[in-house]
Amino acid sequence: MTKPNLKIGELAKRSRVSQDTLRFYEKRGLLQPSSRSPAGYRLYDSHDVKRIGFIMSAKGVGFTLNEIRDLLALEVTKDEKSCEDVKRIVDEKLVTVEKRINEMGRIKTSLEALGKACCGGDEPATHCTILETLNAEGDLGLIPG
Amino acid sequence: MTKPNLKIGELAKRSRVSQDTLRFYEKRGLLQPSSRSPAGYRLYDSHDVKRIGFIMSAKGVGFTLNEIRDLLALEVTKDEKSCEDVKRIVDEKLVTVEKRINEMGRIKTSLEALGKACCGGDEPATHCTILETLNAEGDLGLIPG
DNA sequence: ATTGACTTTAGAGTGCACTCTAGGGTTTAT
DNA sequence: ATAAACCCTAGAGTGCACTCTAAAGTCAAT
Repeated sequence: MTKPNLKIGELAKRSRVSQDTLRFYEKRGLLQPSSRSPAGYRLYDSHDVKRIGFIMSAKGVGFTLNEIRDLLALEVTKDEKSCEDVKRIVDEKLVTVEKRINEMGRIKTSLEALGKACCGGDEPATHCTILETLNAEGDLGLIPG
Repeated sequence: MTKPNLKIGELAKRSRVSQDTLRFYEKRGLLQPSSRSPAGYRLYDSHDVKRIGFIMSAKGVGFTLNEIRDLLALEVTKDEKSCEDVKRIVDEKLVTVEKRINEMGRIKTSLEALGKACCGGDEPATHCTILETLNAEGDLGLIPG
């Protein structure tokens, strides 16, 4: 976007991502440096910095690199019917994100219950298992029988 | 807990986990069959079934097998000072779970914003990128520069 | 008795996401 | 001019979580 003045080491420091990882993301199609120096050094700009921010954030919530690449690829086409594609993929991702949020909420509740059951009371806990508190929450999609 | 009457194939069907995976979890210390038949067949009981339920659930929210093994190991010791250990580990996990929930909430908001910005208006979107909507949300822990 | 569906083991192979190594070129400071 | 600090590539190695293969034993039914 602005001046492509960051060499890979500088970008690595700013984004807290190793140089190896940056080159690896490039191979996987997630992050192309905006240009190269005469000597062949990768040169990055502020747009690239943002891109890494997105990658880290998406990785943090469980998207794979392939998924992230697809998500990022949504930006290139403009004005056409690409918006429908974007919307479809976004909606799909929304569903998985919502599912994960719900599941994590359940785990969170269970962990809290376990913490309380464990040491909250005056008496020592005789049944201090995460299995019991967690499975008390409904049964996780197992086939009964 | 009850009768150990499930062979590995039956357990695999009930829990929707492959036999290979069950044996793999056994190797990693996550799931020991409660007994073996005279011929050496693994025999599982209802307790083992619950254990798999926990494993799947924990995996689903991003715990590694090692973490899950540690979580499950918390159940064996009872009545001692083990409750303190349990509480400590549980609290640690709670922090990571809460972090993930927050991060996912941010991603969710961004995805929703992207969906709306894309196709909601009458005019075709000229800037239909997830980067723009996501990065509008505060800057992801990057070192400025 | 033999077929077929089950089970066992050890070990190899897969896909993901890095991480490291080797061998070389470039840039900057002294 | 040369050393230190940076960059390049290709390719090997790592850890995780499976997944598959091969060779063999077991069990139920015909």
